[in-house]
Order: sequence, then C-alpha cells, then structure tokens
Amino acid sequence: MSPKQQRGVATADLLLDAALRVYAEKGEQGLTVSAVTKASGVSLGSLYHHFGSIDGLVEALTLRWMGRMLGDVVTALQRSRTARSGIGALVRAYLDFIQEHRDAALLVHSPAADRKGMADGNQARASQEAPVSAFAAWFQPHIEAGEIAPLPMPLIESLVLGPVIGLARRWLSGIEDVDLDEAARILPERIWRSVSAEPK
Amino acid sequence: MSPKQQRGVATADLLLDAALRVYAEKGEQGLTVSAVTKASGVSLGSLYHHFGSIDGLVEALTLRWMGRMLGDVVTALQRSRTARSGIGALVRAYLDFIQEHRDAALLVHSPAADRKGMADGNQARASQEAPVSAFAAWFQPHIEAGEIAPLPMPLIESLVLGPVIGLARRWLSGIEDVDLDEAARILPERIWRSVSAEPK
DNA sequence: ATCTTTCTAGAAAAACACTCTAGATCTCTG
DNA sequence: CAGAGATCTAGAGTGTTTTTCTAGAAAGAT
Repeated sequence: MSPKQQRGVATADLLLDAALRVYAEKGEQGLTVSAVTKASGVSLGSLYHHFGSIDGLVEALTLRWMGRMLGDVVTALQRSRTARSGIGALVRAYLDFIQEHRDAALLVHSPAADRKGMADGNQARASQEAPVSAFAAWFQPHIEAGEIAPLPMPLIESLVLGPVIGLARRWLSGIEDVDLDEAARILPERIWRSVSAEPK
Repeated sequence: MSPKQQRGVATADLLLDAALRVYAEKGEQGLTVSAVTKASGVSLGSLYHHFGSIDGLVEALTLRWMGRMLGDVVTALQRSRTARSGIGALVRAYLDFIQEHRDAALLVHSPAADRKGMADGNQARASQEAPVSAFAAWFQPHIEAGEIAPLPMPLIESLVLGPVIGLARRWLSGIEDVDLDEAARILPERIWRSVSAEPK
C-alpha cells in the first residue's frame, strides 16, 4: 500500500473513530459534521471526500461495527459442532460483544442501522448478507441431520436471534432489570427448545 | 373540555396525522417541519407550541402508534384464557397490526422509537410501561399455575416478543422471503415450546 | 368589561449539511 | 528525474432546515 493510500485510510479511520467517540458522548443528535471534524482534527473536505455525506459516514461506521459483531457471532458458531452448543456460543458471543463495545452496539442496534443496512441495494447488502448467509449455511446441515426442525430459514433466524436482540436492546437502552449473565445461562436452553426437531 | 382546548387537541391531531402522511410518502428524510406544516395547514408556531420540536412531534406520533399497537396486543392477550392460546393471539394481533398499519408500524419499529421511548424518564415511560406491565401481569398467573416456566420476566418477554419483532422488522424492511401467514401459523407453537414449563 | 391564559402566526436568527475551488502530496511514465 | 495526472486535504461560501421570538387572536375567569 502506497504512503498516499495509507494516509487516506488513516484519515478515514480517524474520522470513524472520532465519530464513534462523538456518538458515545453526545448521542445521535450530537453526531454532526462539525463535531466529527473537531474531534478528529480532519478537515471538512476530507470528510466529504471519503464518505460523501454525514449519512455515508454513519453508514460506514455502522457497517464496520455490524461486521465485527456478526463476525464474532459467526466465528463462535463455526467453532461449534452441535446445533445445541452453537446456539449457546452464539448467545454468549452476542452478549459479550454488546458488553465489551457498548457504544458501538448502541449504534448498530439503532434505527439508522436497519435503514442503512437494508434500504437500498448498495454494498451494505453484501457486507451484511455474507454473515447472514453464513448463519443460514451453518444451520442448514443441522436441519438436514434432523437436529433442527425443518422450518423456513427466516423463522429459524427470528427464533434464534429475536430473543437475543430483544434482550440486547433492552439492556442497551439502560433498563436495569436485565442480567446478561443470567440470560446467557438460561436463553440457549430455551431457544434450543423452540427450534429443535425433537418432539416435545 | 372547553372549546379552546378542543381546538388545541384538533390542531395537534391535524399535525400528527399530517406527519404520518408525510412520513409514509417521503420517508424519514422528508419528515421536515415545513412539509408537516404544509400538509396539515397548521402554522409553524402552532407546531412548536404543541410539540416543542420536530423530534417532539415524531416522538408523540411514535408513542401514539406504539400505544395503539400494544393496546391491540394486550387486548388479544386478555381475551385468551390459556397461556398457549394467549401466545397465538398475541402473534396474530402483532402481525395483523403491522399489515394493517404498515406506515405507522415502520415508524414504531424505527430506531428512533427505541431512543425516544426509553431514553429519558419522561411521560414516554408511562405510556409504554402500562402495556408492558399489562403483558407481565397477564403472564404472571400462568407462571404460578405452572404453565409457563418460572423465568425472569425480561427473559419471557424477549422469548415471546423477540421472534415476532424480528420477523416484523424483516417484513417491514421489504425483504421478500417472509410469509406472515405462515409465520402466524408456525411461530406460536415454537414460542410456546420455548417458554412452557413442561419438560421437553 | 378587563385581565389572564392559551393558542395561532410567521418573520428573523441560528445551526446544519453540503458544494466548490484551490492547493498539497504522491505515483507513474517518458 | 521532470512533470502530468491522480488522490487527498483544506476551508470559505451556499442553501436549507430547525428553532426562537414577538405579536396578536380567541376563550375563560374575576
């Protein structure tokens, strides 16, 4: 990588890092162009050169962290052999991530994330669907092996991820009644019951 | 209610209705102060008198529809006698609502909704916690009766609502692979397996 | 009848995202 | 190794959007 490109990447990183700091400190409202340029020391022109718009910057930031989170989750999945242990690993990886990167997780779980990620068929889709299809790819053999019930994949995803995401949102929003350790202990067993092929 | 108050409420309603129309037509970006004042025929001053800010207006709109949605769901719950049928009624009520009020549901499921609803301890909390605690109140007896497993209430809520919300978000975002009728048939049984007290 | 409060109105101010031109730094080719 | 071309940095300037502020109309209270 040439020095010029290096500098470009470094500038983009400065902006992304600064944007997350600003978001953590001042929230969604405070995440303005001037706040980010001040916090990063990078000029307005550079911001627009690299990201095109403030939404572009937020989208890039969201995708970066969404990618990291889904990467953690998929890695945890792929290390697991049985469907049951995979669900446990997934839940732990997800909850670990939001505890370790609370601010980033808040951004990823924000409404903007849904929009940006899904709205128009841009590169967002690619970087999201890779992990999502990895998710489906991991479950497929377990369906065929008779461990997981042969439900439509969207339903399996909702049953497995829905409770975890719901709990994560609740914890992220600052509600005090959520004990993530307890959840990590109890949820996998319960999710397993909902998607397993065994008769009840 | 005095005529003056009546007019005030009518004006606020005009603004809320117009805001939803604007949102439905032009999306989140298009939901500006001037668009709402034009669409409603109400002046700028009135908007700020009633809602204080554009965010205040959006928050009020979100809470109004969130209240209606949770109201539908809780009503469906309360008509059910057994835990199992309650879960089925809840799922159907939820999915019916998002189909019937797609635009409002999009707003309610947007990121802004999480923020606004939970962030600061304002009246938002009250209008949300009423239905939520109604939810808990309905489940409590079924836990004590041994139908539902004695899990912490946040976990029960996540297990029951998480999959439904996840699927709803997916459908609302326009992904084509979700069949809500099929989901309404399959999900209740699966959710029931996850929270029921019976041994597996 | 006048005083007070609530509501409506829109001009003016402030904040904001974004564009545009200029110039610096690096690469690559003749 | 000179200089043409590409990429990146810089910030003043533009247009739009939110918000504030002052004024006045309508209703109820005394």
